[in-house]
Amino acid sequence: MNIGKAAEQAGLTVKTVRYYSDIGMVAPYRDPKTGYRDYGPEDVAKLQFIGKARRFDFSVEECRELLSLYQDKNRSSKEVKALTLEKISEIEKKLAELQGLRDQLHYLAGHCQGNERPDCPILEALSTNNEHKE
Amino acid sequence: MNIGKAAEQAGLTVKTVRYYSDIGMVAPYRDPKTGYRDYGPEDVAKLQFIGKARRFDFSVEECRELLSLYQDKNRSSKEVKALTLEKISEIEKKLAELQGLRDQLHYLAGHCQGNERPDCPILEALSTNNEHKE
DNA sequence: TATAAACTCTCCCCTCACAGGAAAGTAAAG
DNA sequence: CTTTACTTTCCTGTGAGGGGAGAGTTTATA
Repeated sequence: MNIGKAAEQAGLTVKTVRYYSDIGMVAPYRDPKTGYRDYGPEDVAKLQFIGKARRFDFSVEECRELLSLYQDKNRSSKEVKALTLEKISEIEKKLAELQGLRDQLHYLAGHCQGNERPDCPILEALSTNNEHKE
Repeated sequence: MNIGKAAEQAGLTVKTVRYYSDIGMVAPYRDPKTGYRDYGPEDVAKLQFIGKARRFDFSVEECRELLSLYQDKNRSSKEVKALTLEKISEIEKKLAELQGLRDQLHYLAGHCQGNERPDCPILEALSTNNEHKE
């Protein structure tokens, strides 16, 4: 099937699918006459796999790794789990950072009148230089 | 003061400070002979302000906006608060997404033996196509 | 004073994961 | 046969700088 249909079945854009082809992650058969890509069901399955892993916040390179693990019949589940746990801890780190940011901003917003007067504790907090101690 | 010292005082890299100069956000005096940038205390204060706002996850463009509000003596705190509240809701959206991802990955990892055998529920979950309904 | 080290300048390419669009070729529909 | 819809490659752009080359400048040392 052509790239458009393959992309649709995988829930990806044509651009994205072509990109995966360019970087050699899912390289379909090419018609030697026209250069058209021809995706088989296995290719589409790979695209779906990647799409899902991307939605799980795995990078394209990590997807490549997961894909090769997936295709390796002699793989162990250990590596996959390790990669997943690593990804979880990455996400939790990001979560903690964002929560900290939110709390600080929340605090500042709570102390800001939000009126027509120019005094604003948010800007004050941003402008006080109590950070470069060292 | 030269760019190196200014960057150090603001807790930024020289590259970053030069970038802010390039995009016209903090444009210091330039020595016409050498082209060297010369940062005054006010410039450094702006750099610190921006650095802090960046750490609060504001984009460079938002920093530019905050900075102009900060420099506007006739500003009202309303705009600043609005920008902050918007940023908070952005962050909370991101938080919810990440929490969902973490929970799903956590669930999958919890059901994966992580041994030498090839069966792995994580890969199974990634490969089942129960998603493109529609 | 000469030289070496440290700093600064501009310029160009690289990142990540594509998106947008141009120009040209191909396929399907009317 | 023509129009429309699809596909191809190629080029540029994104955000926020990082890395490094080559050249000029300033400061420190011998």
